Amino acid sequence: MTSKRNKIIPLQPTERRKRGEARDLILDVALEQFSTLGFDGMTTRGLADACGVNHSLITYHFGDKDNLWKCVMEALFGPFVERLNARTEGLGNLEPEIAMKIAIRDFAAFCAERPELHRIMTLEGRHQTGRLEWLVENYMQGVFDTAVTLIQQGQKQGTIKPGNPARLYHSIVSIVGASFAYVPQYEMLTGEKTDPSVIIEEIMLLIERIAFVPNHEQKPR
Amino acid sequence: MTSKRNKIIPLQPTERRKRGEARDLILDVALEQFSTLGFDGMTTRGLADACGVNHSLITYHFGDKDNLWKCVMEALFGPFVERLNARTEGLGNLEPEIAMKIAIRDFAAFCAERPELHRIMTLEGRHQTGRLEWLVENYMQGVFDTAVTLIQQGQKQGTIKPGNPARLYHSIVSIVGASFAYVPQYEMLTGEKTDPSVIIEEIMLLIERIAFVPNHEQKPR
DNA sequence: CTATGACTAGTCCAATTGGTCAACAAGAGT
DNA sequence: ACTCTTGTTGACCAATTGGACTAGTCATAG
Repeated sequence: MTSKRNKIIPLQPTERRKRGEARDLILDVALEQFSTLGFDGMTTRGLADACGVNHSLITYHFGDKDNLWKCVMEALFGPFVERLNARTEGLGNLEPEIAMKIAIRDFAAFCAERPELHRIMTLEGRHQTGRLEWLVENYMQGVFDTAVTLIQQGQKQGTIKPGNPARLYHSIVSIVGASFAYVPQYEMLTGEKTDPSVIIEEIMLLIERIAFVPNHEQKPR
Repeated sequence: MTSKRNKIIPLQPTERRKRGEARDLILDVALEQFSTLGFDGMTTRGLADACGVNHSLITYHFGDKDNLWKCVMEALFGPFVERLNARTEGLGNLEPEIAMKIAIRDFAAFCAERPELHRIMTLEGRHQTGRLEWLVENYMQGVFDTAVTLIQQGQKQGTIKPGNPARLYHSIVSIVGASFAYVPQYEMLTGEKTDPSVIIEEIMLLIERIAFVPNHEQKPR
């Protein structure tokens, strides 16, 4: 058995924590641990240790483990979905092609910042538990719907390549998500560190080639 | 806590298993469980139950859990790396462009058959344990090296688009791996089932756009 | 016919798990 | 000063964990 306890103790025992600071810390570390260890692999005690906190505090703040998971997902997806919605609403009268590119770049930046997202989606992707369903219902469905609408509009205008919009969405999400998931392996293989911004630019280039019609090929409108 | 015991019992107690069949069954189910539950989330007892096998049999065949993991990875990556090596050796005098496409299609077919591969790579991708290192050393490095060589040759001939070969490799692996990882989510979002062969063709199309120079743009040689 | 290897059944153990509970600390409102 | 709420702790529990162990069954290769 691998040691499940993390030795990192972010705060000295003597240090005094601000009010409510522990709760946020727990959410943060829990995300990291859920995404690397899986739901069952993450233990509330290991989490408490990593936070330098008594393990009962987790029960106090979040009740049981399932609820902790939901709270973590809320803290992860919530702000992103909100930001994305604000974007697409604010961009309502932009060309769908431009709106898509901005949204994709947003999404890529978010994945760079939180590679846990892709790991969680991959991890929960085959579970018989209802956790993936919960995620899809609460966070993915809305994003998917607006994205498909945008893609259809772009296709009608001839700026986005033809094909099943849902499958195009699927491809884009896959590419963006996975690009960051394989970074550790890439660095291990090449011995090089990669800057997130480089990866984002690379992703945008790939998606440009995949999904968008080059300017010179677009019919004049 | 989620129930870790799987109720699936593949063989009736009265049915007689063939000699050595149990070992293979354990390897198979262990792969599934490692990839969905993570290393710590998978329990040897849950595995034994899912196989309809006494839990001592796992110790008997594989010793401890770490060794079981290595055996599972060997059963997963071994045949694939062998097949790929046989391919690229047998294809030695083919154009690098053609060889690459065949190898990528092989890889995609393999990922379709074994979506666990991508899940394992994602899962182990951030672990401080040496498991990813072990995988990279034993299986990924060789594939990476031959792929990079192929890409460089193709770039020299003008059939593969320019750019850092290692990063191009990284993009291809990401796209192929993730395309299958997001299938459950896709099916949940759209309510449609997708045939693996459709996804493979789609992947080949995407990679065609990303990595290869279209025939009509190639300089005559 | 027998020896061996694959397998079942079961016990035992120390360690770890998720979760409960009573108690304590410290600041906010009064 | 006093209390009330919120944050936090240590002790405790039943269940589960990985693993070691013994005793025995059974098919089949030699």
